[in-house]
Amino acid sequence: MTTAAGVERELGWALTTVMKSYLRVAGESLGGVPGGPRGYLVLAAIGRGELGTQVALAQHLGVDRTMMTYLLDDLEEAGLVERRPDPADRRARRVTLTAGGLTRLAELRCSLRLAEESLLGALAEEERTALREMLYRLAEAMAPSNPCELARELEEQTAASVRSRRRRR
Amino acid sequence: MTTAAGVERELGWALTTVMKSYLRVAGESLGGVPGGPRGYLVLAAIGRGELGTQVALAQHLGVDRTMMTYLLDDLEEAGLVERRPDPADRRARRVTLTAGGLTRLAELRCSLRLAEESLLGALAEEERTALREMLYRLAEAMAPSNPCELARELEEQTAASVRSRRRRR
DNA sequence: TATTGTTATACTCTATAACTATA
DNA sequence: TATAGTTATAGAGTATAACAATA
Repeated sequence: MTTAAGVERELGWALTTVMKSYLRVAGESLGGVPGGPRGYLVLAAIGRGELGTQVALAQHLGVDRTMMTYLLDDLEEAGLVERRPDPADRRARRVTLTAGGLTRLAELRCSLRLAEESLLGALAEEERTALREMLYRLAEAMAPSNPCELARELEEQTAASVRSRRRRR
Repeated sequence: MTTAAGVERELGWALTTVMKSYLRVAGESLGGVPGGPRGYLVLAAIGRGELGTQVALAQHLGVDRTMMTYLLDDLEEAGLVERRPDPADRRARRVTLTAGGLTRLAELRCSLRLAEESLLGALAEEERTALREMLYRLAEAMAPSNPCELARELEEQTAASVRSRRRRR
């Protein structure tokens, strides 16, 4: 049995395909910014000024905090961000954009927006807006700041903690 | 400068976040099927009966043909697919579902659809439909069967071929 | 005892190269 | 000469473990 017009109807396939194209197109439009599309997201998050510490940034991107060390090493070496000690908590570091980082972020954002719109070219303009809005809403609902997701994260951490303890015996 | 309500407005972030959640949720709902969400897509593509050979399947999923060997090895070992020589081209193999594979595919599809709808729970029902339709359309436009993408693929292959020749000197 | 950040290590995933058989 | 499929190898990316400093 085949589908009506041979059209693919798998959400997983569509997401994977779009994601792949997005990473390629975004990567090209961002030039050599350290970390590629992910590096850009770090800059953008820092630019929004709400996620000051490295763990917060890591959680926002859904990656391990060790990744953030490497990413920020590269961004700092490129002169785009600065790490300064947090006066309120001497374990933590406040991550901020340099002047150059702010300029670069604006350029990258502009370039990326153009690339994105081109990528979404198969959709009408109002559809692009609707798609973006729905994806934002979905992602917000899935992000670790969401209570439901927080519960899951906690569960995973607990499980990991238990595994860790078992190994240590 | 921060955005109005602190709401994330990055398409890359939204896509990455949704993709991550999708892979987790789909992976769980698919149980231990070889290859996880990707293995399911292989079964589904074979089930549609249009992509008989391994290269065609690989291209459909946007992976290297060597990946398909590994994936099909696992699916075959699990008794879900069969590889038979292609009578028209003795280099190629026709990949088909076994009876068990067909049954399993139906079960997986059902389970996955439920998980997907739950994942899209933040959207209204008509929005889910609209989102799916737009993602399908986008992915179709980006898929390698699309003329524009074929040109790009060809370009990449040519470049790879040139690199390969240079190395051989 | 838990958390932030770092480093070193190990693992997973995927692509590349090289090969055989066929076109 | 090019392609389908396989195998072996190498690389990128990522997570895990362990550590120091601080809470």
